[in-house]
Amino acid sequence: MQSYQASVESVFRALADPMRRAIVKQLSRKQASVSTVAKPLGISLAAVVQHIQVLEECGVISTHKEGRVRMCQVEPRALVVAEQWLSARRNSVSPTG
Amino acid sequence: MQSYQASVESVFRALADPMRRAIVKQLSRKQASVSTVAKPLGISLAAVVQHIQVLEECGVISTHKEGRVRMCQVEPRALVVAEQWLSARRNSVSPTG
DNA sequence: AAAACACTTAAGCGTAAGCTTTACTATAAG
DNA sequence: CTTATAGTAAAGCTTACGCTTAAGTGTTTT
Repeated sequence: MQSYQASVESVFRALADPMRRAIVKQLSRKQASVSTVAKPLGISLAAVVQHIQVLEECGVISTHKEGRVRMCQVEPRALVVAEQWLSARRNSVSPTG
Repeated sequence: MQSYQASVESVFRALADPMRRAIVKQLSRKQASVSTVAKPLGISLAAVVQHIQVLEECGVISTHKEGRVRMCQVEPRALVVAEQWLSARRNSVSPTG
């Protein structure tokens, strides 16, 4: 039940992968189990588990077990870390570059 | 003078690398030449050129030549693409996950 | 013209990332 | 108790990535 660190480094790294972005996209609509997340992705369950680990370690999602099922949900606060980095860069660009 | 495409895929991919984020950070403060960008990074000039190519192809920076010098600057619009993706995910997370 | 400068390009190298298969654990259902 | 379900863990494979070195191009400076 510990929370993981959402560093700029780890969050951008995690979201660089299209599968992981697809996972985040799905989970942002509705929390879901690992198997449910896996279905539309077309890769092995083991691969999905690995992606979910990456996303959890950087704090982009959190999970908890209900019996033998692991439920996953997006943690918006980790996304803010990346958003803030981006807006900071964007806002410090002067009109002349 | 063509503009490159800033897809979610290419922008997140580009920003996943710490060197490239450092480059964007520096350029967001002030436009600079390739050599100037290279100085604080501690890697070869050739490596920096490769990073700059990646950043330019995804539209995060633009460049133009002034004589033998290539000047680089951040393109805020490409950053917005990533910001919008993030805020879209964040905003569709319901209170219950 | 010669030298220095600012890249640019190509080749190659080592590591890391994403995936698969296989085997295993824990929970739930029959 | 047996079987099915849901996930976990480990090993190995392939490819992509970031980096270096070396050689080459175009532009200033001397």
